[in-house]
Amino acid sequence: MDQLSATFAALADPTRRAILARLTEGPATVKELSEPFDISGPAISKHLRVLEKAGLITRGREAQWRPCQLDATPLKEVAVWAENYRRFWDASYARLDALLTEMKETDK
Amino acid sequence: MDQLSATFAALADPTRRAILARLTEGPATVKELSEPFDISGPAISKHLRVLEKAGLITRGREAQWRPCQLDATPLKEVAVWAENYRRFWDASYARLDALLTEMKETDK
DNA sequence: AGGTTAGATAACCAAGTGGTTAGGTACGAG
DNA sequence: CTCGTACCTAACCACTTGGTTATCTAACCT
Repeated sequence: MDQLSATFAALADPTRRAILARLTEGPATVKELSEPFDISGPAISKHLRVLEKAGLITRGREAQWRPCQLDATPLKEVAVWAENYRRFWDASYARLDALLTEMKETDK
Repeated sequence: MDQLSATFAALADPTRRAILARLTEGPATVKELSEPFDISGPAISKHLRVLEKAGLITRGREAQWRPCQLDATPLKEVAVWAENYRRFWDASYARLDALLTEMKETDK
């Protein structure tokens, strides 16, 4: 699986997106991350492994804790990818796009 | 499944992203869309249904053809979502963010 | 009417996902 | 040393996914 696919797949789960949102407030332990959810520890562990494989989090070791930290680098790729479609949802960008195309035509 | 999750799930497959890329050049029939890929017609049909349920394409009817058209609206949501994490990958944005936080502090 | 083409549906299969419970490891505290 | 806490792995389950082949409908063209 390529990087971008792994990132999108990781983001497709609301629990994982909520974990990322929580991590924007700073590092957290697995226990802290699992608190808002009504699911078992192993389930959280699996989500964290998916996020780690996608490069969205990094994990350290401090005694018996495994603190998780956000790594937003793959999200930049997501933003860049989505931006390529901006002209298809943004009307003003579409007009600019048409203008540039027209200018290129008259150049020839 | 919520809208954003459906969109991310749809984008997690490279074949589906390639289909979207093709549709940026204009509408296409199912046959045309399937040409670049080495998979069966029904497989493409399934991909198109996923894209349709995610609201990323719309489909018309013209005689025996079912032309597909891009609808990038859900991609705007993706871009907006990702932008919320910009400060975690963009160093200059992070500095601006820190500055604003500092100003807010001194305000109190 | 008969044949061809575009496309969808159905049934199936292997692999993956999101969850569980049970049990194991590593560390700190008493 | 023993106990509790934090976390992981393993095994299992139901469901989904991405693919297949076979079969069907709908429209066009002789």
